[in-house]
Amino acid sequence: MKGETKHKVQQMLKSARLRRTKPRSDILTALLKAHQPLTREQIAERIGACAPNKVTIYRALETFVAADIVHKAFVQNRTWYFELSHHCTADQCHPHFCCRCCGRTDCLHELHIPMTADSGGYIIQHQRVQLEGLCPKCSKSA
Amino acid sequence: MKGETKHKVQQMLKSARLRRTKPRSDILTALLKAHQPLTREQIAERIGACAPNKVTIYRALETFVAADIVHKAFVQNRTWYFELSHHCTADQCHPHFCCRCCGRTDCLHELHIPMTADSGGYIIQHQRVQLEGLCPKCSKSA
DNA sequence: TTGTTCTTGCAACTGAGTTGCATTTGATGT
DNA sequence: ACATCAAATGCAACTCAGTTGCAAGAACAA
Repeated sequence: MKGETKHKVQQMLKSARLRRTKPRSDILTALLKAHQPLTREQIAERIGACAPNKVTIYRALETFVAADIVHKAFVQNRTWYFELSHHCTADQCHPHFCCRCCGRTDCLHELHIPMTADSGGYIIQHQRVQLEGLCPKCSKSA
Repeated sequence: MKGETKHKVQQMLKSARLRRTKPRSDILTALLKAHQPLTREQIAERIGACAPNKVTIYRALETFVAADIVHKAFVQNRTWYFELSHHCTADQCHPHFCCRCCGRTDCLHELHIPMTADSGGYIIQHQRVQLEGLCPKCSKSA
């Protein structure tokens, strides 16, 4: 299992033609294990003591976004949340729901929002959908 | 026309039950005339010499967002863009397109993206759709 | 007009993200 | 295995959009 994750991560880097370095592997591993979008700080926390410098994390993430293996999912409190794009297809990218009451943000994987079609000469490469409102817990207690 | 805008703005504040102050009126007027999302700085520029303090603008915008007469449209270069919500209905909120080549962001008013239905107990109050790719100009010259 | 409450302005602050540069490291060819 | 070079990393200092606390001013109701 651990070896499987490692192999998966190495494969991601290889197919994106990016150098396989420890910081990059660690960052991708953290994102892979998380199953939810993470901030740069959360990534560092999950890697632990030998986490890369924050500049390194930002630059690695930037590289990953350019290579389209990571997406900038959403902004909350002025900070970006990153996630692996391996769950997104050309057809769909799952939306994120932010609760206006408790502030939690959830991935709504089960909610299918079709990719918007090309319109008037625009070539759409990525679609980001953010939903705001009340989560099940808060809507009940309201 | 000028009087019409002024009246419209006063009406917006009144129906939102907010105090009618000069800074608030000026900010709403700037947004109303703009027909596109603006940053706090752009709002100040458009108001000109007697623009309110930046803290005042931020706080007014925050109040407007809470009253749902203004939307936070999207983030670009770490700064929020605000727009009047009077073009958005319960059915639809127009998406914004950001060109990965030239950086321009356009409102795609003509593109109808239906509001996502309530799903699994989530109460959706606002839907923000951001599209990324190539604008007509950049896709031609590529 | 008066009193209360909300709003504004100023100054100082916060912190996510960036930049420049010296050092290290992965990939490639020999 | 080793040399080479471009690319990646770490550190320190920086940027700047947005925030906070507080005193002074303005809108609204009585």
